[in-house]
Amino acid sequence: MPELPEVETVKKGLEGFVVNKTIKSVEFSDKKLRFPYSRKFGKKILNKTILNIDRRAKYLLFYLSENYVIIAHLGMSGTFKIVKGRDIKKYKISKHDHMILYFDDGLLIYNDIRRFGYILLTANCPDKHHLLSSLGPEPLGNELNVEALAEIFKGRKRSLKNTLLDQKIISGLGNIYVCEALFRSKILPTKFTSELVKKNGMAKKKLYDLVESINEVIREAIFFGGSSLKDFHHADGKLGYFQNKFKVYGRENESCLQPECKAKIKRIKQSNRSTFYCPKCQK
DNA sequence: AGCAGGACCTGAAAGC
DNA sequence: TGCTTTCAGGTCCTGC
Repeated sequence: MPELPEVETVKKGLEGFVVNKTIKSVEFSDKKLRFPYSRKFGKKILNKTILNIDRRAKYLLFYLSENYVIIAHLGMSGTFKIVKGRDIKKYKISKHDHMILYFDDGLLIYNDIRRFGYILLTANCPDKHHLLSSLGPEPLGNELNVEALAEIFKGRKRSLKNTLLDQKIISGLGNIYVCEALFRSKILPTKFTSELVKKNGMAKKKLYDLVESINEVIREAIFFGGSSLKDFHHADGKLGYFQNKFKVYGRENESCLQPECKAKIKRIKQSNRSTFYCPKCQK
């Protein structure tokens, strides 16, 4: 499910509740997530205090006392739930709850229907963890450098859509925001990646437009609290609103929203995943 | 080396 | 109505 804006929204929803709380007990379901929990996970985090929550690309990082760090990835269907007050006692563990952290005055629950997500424990610098160390720069804060991208794009034959989904090149984007960014920058998703670079290795204008569109769409999506489709909701159960702003994603056969353009949005498959685009606006 | 496709899961919706 | 197929926000792994 969650791309950068959704994970950022989850982070914001959690930090007000869990920061400075001490983990008094931990409970796991018997089902495995994508990766098994690291050894003695439950024992090691007991009585540790959550000092801070951060996000790197689509990963959530919980910094604990004594230098432990929990790395969480939500996969396609992972969600965190907060339970507090009088709801604690009447909380019934539901089918896809996989980990429950107990605090003195609340619960933090990781629920994941498809179990593509995972929760790992590491120590000290999570950036050095192999899952995070190979991530490319992310939109917004971490400068997305056009010149550096041009260098990477040079000579790449695969489609631009697939390149943008590659977390090693740019991290944090997923299927929705790649489609939306390509629409905003008027670029065809099927273009060869190298077509955004001139022969001398310099970036073409389209590459500048693309980077601007990526930053813009991610910034707006964060502002609207991410996109709520199917199972995504905030930690407090509220919904994001950005799905109402989609220009192409999920709009197959509907009219292009660009004024004056009457073309129908097309859906194609690239590497087995749906790509939505306007055949008239995007070139 | 770079890339596409399969695999990993569950459940909702569409198709027949 | 009920069975089958397709689809979903991700990414690791395999093999070409």
